[in-house]
Amino acid sequence: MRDVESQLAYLSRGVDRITPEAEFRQKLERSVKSGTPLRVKYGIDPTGIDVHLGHTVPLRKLRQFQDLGHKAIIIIGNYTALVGDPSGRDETRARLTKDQVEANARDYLEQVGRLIDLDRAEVHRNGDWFARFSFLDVLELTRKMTLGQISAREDFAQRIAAEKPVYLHECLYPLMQGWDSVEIKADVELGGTEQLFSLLVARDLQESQGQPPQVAMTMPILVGTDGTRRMGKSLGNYIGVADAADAMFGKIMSIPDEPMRQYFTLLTEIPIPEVDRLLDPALNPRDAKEALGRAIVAQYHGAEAAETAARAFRKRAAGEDPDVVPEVAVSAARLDAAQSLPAFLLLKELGLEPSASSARRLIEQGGFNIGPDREVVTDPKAPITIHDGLIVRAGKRRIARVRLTP
RNA sequence: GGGUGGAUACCCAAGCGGCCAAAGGGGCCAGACUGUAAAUCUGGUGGCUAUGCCUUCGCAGGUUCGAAUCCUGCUCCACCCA
Repeated sequence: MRDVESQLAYLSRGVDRITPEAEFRQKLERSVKSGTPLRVKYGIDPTGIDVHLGHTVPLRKLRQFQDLGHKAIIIIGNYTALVGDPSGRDETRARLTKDQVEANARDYLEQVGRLIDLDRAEVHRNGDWFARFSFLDVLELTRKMTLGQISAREDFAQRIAAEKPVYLHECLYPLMQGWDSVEIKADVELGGTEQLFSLLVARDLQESQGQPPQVAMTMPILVGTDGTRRMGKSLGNYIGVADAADAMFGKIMSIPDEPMRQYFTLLTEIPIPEVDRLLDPALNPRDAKEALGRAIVAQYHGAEAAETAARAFRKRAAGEDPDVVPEVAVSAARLDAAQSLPAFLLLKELGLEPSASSARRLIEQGGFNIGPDREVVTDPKAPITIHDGLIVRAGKRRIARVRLTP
């Protein structure tokens, strides 16, 4: 096991704060001296299915702990998911069944397995202990916190000020999460900066149970592809770890220039001096973004796939067709006597546009061209003579090759 | 239990009898430009083989020549008071 200083240096990258910092050092010292790995906890609720790069920030940190020989402990919040979180506002979230939750959990683990060595990790479902909780146990738990403490929490305070609802069960979340730490005797818990409150609640609960309190290690919230709001599924600005290499690379290239440093720091191992060099204002930011894309895609799809994705992207940026153009079957019966089809119908037929109306719009705006010479047609009703192998482009990214069938 | 406010297109949000397929913003799409699917600028953004027709403003009825706008009932949501 590496010495304390070296571990501290390795683990501090991309960390917002460690609370309390002195205790963390002590824990590391004790761990090194006794040869006992730290128990490092990270929890997730299996309500959705897409693990995205935002989730990977703490997960990568967990992996780093693992690489240093510490124990990674993943908590699957299956019990909270089973109860159903109604804070989803407009749509009352369909109450998940046990089977769904379990399926989600397995799905989660499969995705998490891309980052964490699950063979060396402990995985717990918090239903294992919460399902046994009696109402009295719940009451006992709620005695540990006051309304004042809860409402002092910034996000709650904001919502109260904005006259937005705060549900009671939401108040229990930090307590439940904290109790997880008691059950697994956590030394360190990882989370985003917004988790700090919950991570600290665990300390009180642990102490009340005669355990040494855990240390909270928080990391910045990753911004999404829009460059402003946090990465999230509901905001539609996320990059999933299960995304195909091309899509992942493309999404990374679509982020604004500003958050690049954050992405480099939180999502890659590229040394900071090297990052500084890449982000030199004198250089083309595109090249930095490309390096970023390659580094991230390589983590999930391998270096070769990353290189291929980067090449394909460059090709597209240069206005060239991709190597592989998807073929779409068109029935010859759809054509008129002159073997042609009005342009807008062709687009719809090929599935490049969802409706005739939107196809007309695209064509009128000059986003439609065909054949090797990229002949632009701007009249939606213009008859297009169809032949097998005809290449049709809609905008800069959508393309199809006609496959005539009888 | 009582009171108040609200439900509008993917999201936020105007409109309060005809000029409303419905302002504005976001998102998204297209075009231009470009050192990038960044930034910036311009246009578009319900459907329909379409200069017109159909459907849409929580749901169901009603008033009216005409309703997103008025009336009645219902459903749902939030906040305040208890």
